[in-house]
Amino acid sequence: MRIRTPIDLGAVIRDRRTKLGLDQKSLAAKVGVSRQWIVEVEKGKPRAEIGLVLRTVEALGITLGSDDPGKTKAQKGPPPIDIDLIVAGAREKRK
Amino acid sequence: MRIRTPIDLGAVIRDRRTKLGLDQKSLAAKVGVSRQWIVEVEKGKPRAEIGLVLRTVEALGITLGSDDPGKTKAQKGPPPIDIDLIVAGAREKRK
DNA sequence: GGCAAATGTCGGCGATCGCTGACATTTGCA
DNA sequence: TGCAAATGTCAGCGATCGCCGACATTTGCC
Repeated sequence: MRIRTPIDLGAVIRDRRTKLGLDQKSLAAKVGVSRQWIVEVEKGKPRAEIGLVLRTVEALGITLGSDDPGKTKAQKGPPPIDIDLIVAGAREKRK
Repeated sequence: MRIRTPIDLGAVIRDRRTKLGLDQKSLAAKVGVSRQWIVEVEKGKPRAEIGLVLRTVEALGITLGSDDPGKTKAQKGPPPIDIDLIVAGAREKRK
């Protein structure tokens, strides 16, 4: 799945956790975080620490990959939408 | 590239930024963060906020994907290395 | 060599982190 | 239905966030 936002990430983590038959408590123990943290992240917390997130992803056996456009293949229409515009407003409502 | 740690992530971001001919200042402006933050993240800061990181990745046109093992293809040996062990020690030296 | 841009680093600030511990609420099974 | 596990939520705490502003250091070009 393509990950663009913390919400996407939370969904991926939750999906994988349930598919593995893990409850929040055991995942938290495995990763080394509190259960509350798992709850927040699965809800899409945007200010979670990247390090803990990556540990969680790793603990679930999820492979996270980055594809540079142009490295894998040369696309012709590179930027699909106006990033600057999105970002401009996004800054505030971090919620 | 496969991303496992904040260091990997920093490398991906820096590589892509330079390949695009952007300096830290303009990337920071594009994403809506301070230049110092870019510096830290490119060095692999483990406690950076996931939301800002995803915005940065997006601004650089990097596609971040998650591959569930079993979704793409059925592997036989699921977890390659001992995650618990790694995590155990990692917790402390977050640095 | 010498200048200017780009990059790295510092201290201090308000805001928010993730944690503990406890208490609702929801879910699943007997 | 009723109980227990799983999940969601709250308040309070020390630690750290990301930002600003200024100052080294490095890099690239004349």
